[in-house]
Amino acid sequence: MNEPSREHDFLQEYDVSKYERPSVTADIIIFTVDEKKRLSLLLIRRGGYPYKDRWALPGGFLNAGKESADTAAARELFEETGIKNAYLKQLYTFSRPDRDPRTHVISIAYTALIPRGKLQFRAGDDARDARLFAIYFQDGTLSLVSDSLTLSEKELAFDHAEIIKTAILRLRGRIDYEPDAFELLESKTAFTIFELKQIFETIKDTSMDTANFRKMFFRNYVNTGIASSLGQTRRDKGRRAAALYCMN
Amino acid sequence: MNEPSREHDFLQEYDVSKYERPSVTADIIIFTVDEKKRLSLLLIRRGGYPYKDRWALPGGFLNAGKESADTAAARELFEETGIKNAYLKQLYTFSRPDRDPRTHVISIAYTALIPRGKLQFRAGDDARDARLFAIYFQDGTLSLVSDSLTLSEKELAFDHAEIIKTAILRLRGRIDYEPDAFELLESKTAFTIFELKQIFETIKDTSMDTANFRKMFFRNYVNTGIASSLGQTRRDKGRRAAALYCMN
DNA sequence: CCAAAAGTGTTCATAATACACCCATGC
DNA sequence: GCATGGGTGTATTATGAACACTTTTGG
Repeated sequence: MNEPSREHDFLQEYDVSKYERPSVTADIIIFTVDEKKRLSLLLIRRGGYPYKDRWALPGGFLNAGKESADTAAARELFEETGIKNAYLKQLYTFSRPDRDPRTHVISIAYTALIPRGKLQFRAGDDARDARLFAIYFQDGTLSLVSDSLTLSEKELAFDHAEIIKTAILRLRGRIDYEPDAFELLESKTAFTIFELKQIFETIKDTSMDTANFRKMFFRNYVNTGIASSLGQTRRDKGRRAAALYCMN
Repeated sequence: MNEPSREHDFLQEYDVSKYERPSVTADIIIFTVDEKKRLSLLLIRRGGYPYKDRWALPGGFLNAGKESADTAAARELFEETGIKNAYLKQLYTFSRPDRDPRTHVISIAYTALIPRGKLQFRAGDDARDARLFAIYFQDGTLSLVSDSLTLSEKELAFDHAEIIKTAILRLRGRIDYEPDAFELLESKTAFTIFELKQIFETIKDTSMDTANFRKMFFRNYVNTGIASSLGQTRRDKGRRAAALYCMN
């Protein structure tokens, strides 16, 4: 076996610095279920070019050499919402060289699931406008609604419409066999079966049968130890007291 | 609404060039089922530092500003194996800042599924040694075997053991509801049910019941139009002729 | 009473799983 | 004969979906 030459080593090293490097951002799709039980996400109005005044996903440049994309995403989520230790999963990496007009910017996208009650953000602020948009996604077409403001796919900055659609499809695909739905409960330690059912219905955008949902809940979650009964009930106005459950 | 100042725009632009940029590679887990029906993958022995002489995943630096990670992965796959238009899916992005001792190198990992008969590579070459390693993955521990050479996780370059384990788990998770298994057939246009069953058994590392596998095959693939009967049979030595099917 | 949620029961079709058994071919 | 693959049938149980019905509570 030949001992590789010093020159060979040098070339190997040289390659690393020779190549142009792309910029890398971590962008986050922050999903929640709003007051009207609609699947929603947080968007930020851009203050600068490119796509000035357009709505975009929260995110920012990775601190190269100092943090992983996971850390960058967690940092951005904290800066945007004040939330630490959230449910944050890598979604997909988007890397078309023309997706940002400035330079090649690769986006490592993350999905965060945050209950509405824990989600606070700078809204109506002059410098940085942040808003929750309800998601309408049918027949492959996305539109986003916040009060009187409706956005079509084309109005979003960069390729963020594509990223959001990817995130919705992944969320829908995961909901039946991953414990994602629990992350959107206002309280993981005291919830009713109906509250969990509402989250499933919101994400899948269908209505589900009560009896069948209960059976599924006991089979998939209680019997497997993912959730368990608190042995307590909660009384709400206008209806029968409901049994409470908690995640383990 | 205030018109953002020029200074603000400048700062926005400035940020892009101010940040250190990481290097980005596309690395590929090339899976195949070898002659002995073992799940295998292709590794390259590194010729230069770091991890000189260690075994690593094929891959290379992204041509920033000119290609997407998908394109870079396809290019690397072609350079390594001569294969174009292969089944290539993005797996996950690995970005720990210390995963490469030189500098921050982010790896966008891809999985390729190639039938053994179509997989050729430079083997035994002095400058660049490439080999197929059979995968043994049990109880969360990975080991790779090529003839008399056995590699433990720690002997692999970079964090490639972690990447490989992620790829195996994803492949196993996808096999039942994605048409991945078909990609590993020697011929997608003329295969027997038994050949497909062997690929399932290889990936899931279990043995499956013949009758039940047939029922699943007709339900999930033939009845849904994913595969269909060729109306022909193939005679092999020592056994009854088998009906042939093809993918659509 | 009514609306809305909480909760129980039954039925039917389809799945997954286990297993017993026969067919065809070459050594 | 026997090993290997090719192929059929049957029984059991689990799951998914549809639906009918009762209970509790506030307005």
